[in-house]
Amino acid sequence: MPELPEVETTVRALRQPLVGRTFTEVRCYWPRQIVKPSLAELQQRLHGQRVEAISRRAKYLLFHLSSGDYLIIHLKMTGHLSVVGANMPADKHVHTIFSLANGQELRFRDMRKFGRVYLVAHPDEVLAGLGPEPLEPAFTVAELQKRLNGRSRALKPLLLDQSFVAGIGNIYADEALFAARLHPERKADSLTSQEITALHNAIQQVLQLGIQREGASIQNYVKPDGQRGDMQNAVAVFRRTGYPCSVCEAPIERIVLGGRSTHFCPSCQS
DNA sequence: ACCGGAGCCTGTTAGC
DNA sequence: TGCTAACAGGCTCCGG
Repeated sequence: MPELPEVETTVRALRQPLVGRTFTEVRCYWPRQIVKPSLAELQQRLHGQRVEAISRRAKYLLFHLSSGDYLIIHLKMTGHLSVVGANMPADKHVHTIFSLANGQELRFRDMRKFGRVYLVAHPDEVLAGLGPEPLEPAFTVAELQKRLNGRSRALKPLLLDQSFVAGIGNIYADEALFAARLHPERKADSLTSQEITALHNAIQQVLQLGIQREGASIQNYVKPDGQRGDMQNAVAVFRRTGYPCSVCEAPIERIVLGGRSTHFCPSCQS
């Protein structure tokens, strides 16, 4: 389940093999993976375009093209991007293959088929409505406070809301709330200013740790080269139901909140 | 504003 | 042992 750190790790790994390369053909075996434009138009517009840069916004990858267009990809649950020689065999979960002029291919593999591809002239066509980037300077304590103010929702579903803050998924939401010592069911507008500062710090801290450790390989995620990340060895609560809390040794609990499994320490978090 | 549920998917796991 | 059912969670959409 790639979240911000996993997508950031993917972006960083793809720059070396892709920036400066030129797309040629596109083959797609699961056309619903392409949201817009049509597959035929995407093939035509992408052909001959050089990758000028690769960046990330929330959980989206943005390939900046020489035409000014953007190829945008969301990995959703099980999406995986790799760059390999065209002669390497591809398994049945590789749904879209972007050929490069140097004989290599960018391959989009996605077991669950939730991942999506866009080719647009303006990123806002896809990214409008996203909340702030949690690691950007604009995401200050004051900004978080402003966004929490007047919200009656529980913290956990709010952190997963991409319009509230962008890039956090189930793993880092649970980890951030543990690091901030806040119960996932706490109402957003009930936080003291100290708790807001703690939450702000915790969000940045767990995301930065996730990036440092190159993502959490808990279910399906691996880096573009197939290697596992290391964040799964640093999680405090996620999928650790019943294990002792690293701080107080109380067993970690699991509840369902907003339809999502939620892990927390009943003793440390309030 | 907020919540719950359905839907999109398929490999893995739990349970009979 | 072998089958079925539930589960996993990225997101969107719909109804209440």
